[in-house]
Amino acid sequence: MTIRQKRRARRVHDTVATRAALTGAATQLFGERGFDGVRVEHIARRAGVNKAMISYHFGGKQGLYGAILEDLFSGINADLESVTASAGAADHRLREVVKTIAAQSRRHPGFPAMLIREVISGGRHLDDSMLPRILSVFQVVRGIVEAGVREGTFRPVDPVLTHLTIIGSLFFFFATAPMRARMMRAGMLPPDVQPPSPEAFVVHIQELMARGLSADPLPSRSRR
Amino acid sequence: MTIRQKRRARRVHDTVATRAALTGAATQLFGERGFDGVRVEHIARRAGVNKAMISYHFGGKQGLYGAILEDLFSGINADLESVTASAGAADHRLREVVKTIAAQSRRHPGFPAMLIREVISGGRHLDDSMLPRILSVFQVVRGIVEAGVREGTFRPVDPVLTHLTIIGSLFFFFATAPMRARMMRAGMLPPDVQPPSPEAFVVHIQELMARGLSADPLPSRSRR
DNA sequence: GTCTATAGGCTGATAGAC
DNA sequence: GTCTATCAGCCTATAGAC
Repeated sequence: MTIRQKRRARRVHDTVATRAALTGAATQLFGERGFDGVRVEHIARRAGVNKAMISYHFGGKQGLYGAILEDLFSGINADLESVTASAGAADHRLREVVKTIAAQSRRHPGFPAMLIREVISGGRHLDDSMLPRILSVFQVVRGIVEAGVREGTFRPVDPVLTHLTIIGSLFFFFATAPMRARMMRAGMLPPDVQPPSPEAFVVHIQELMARGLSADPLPSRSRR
Repeated sequence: MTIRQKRRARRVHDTVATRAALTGAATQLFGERGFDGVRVEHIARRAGVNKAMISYHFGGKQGLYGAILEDLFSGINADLESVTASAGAADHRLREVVKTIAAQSRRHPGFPAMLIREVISGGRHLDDSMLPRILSVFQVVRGIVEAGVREGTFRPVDPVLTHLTIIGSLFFFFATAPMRARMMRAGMLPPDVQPPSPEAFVVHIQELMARGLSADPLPSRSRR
């Protein structure tokens, strides 16, 4: 992981390793503290490289930030392509989307937090050219939801609302892991609550969506 | 709103108005840009008061930030109390929770974004004394979910996962309104997608939860 | 490609007048 | 309570040596 990259970067002059160390360290820090909350010196120290390398390799702090965002969006879109290509039932493909996003989130610590921050700020650090790449994630969900509705397996739900629910809860879950860890550490949690595992949350969202979007009518008892 | 408070603060020396103008402006800005992304001069200008008032009334930028967080948590907890006190069915009370959180989010622009940022950062600006107030929101959801499971109206879901899903999707929705506005402005959205209304999203979450948590078994067709 | 030293630009806070 | 003027501190970027 970071340690290994760090060592490699120190011993030989390896552009790839230096860049990877910087993006890895920066993703975490930007996620935890936001763009303005992070000092370039802090990123460099955690990456085990010199501060000046950020300007050299990425053209500055802002350049590093943008490069990370671009990599992350490329990655998630690439992973989602296989889901789009598959021809299973809508129900099953939606589960795959959830799994894919969760996997990407776990692979890159800080990814969900960075994304949430960026979107919340209205995309302040994003130029219009990046917008289509964000939208394409939605388009994947949209295609699946509309297919499900057309097939009659999903009730007629709004694809936008469905997409926001999935992305929002998934990203929020992964981004708030540090907060839950702190609560645990502070002994604030009631003794009988389980610290949730990523796997359990993924299954939870998958089940919630499969059941919540199902076209099968809800028994009248539960309606108000 | 802000304009009125601004005028009042200018004409007479009104502590309450000045403080309210500052907290209102700061909530929005902190939500949009995060603590470190906001300049005190910016807050003061938007509030229509002098920069020095922040130190005078709140003891500095950090003090203002903390005061806002405290107000917000107090507000949401106060509103949730009536839900806790009510004795309806779990299904119905969960709908009320969703409605209450949404109402609080709309009443205070910037509230969801600020909260998300704070939680994502592991509560960096929060001292341990604030933790119980965050937890108590969870306790409300937990009580309802456990009651529903006990009564047999909910399937045996994890209260923690359920809570994270509700809060995450709700806050994410409200906090990302600026981003959707930008997409709209940039003409990026496909012509047939509807910009979602807060009311519609609230109903969507309520339905999703009612159906997704229902104890009634899902027809075997939809299982994988 | 990497590192050290430094310049230049901002920012949050406040003293003191009103 | 409010405002103006000011200052000390910190941060990013980079020139130039290696």
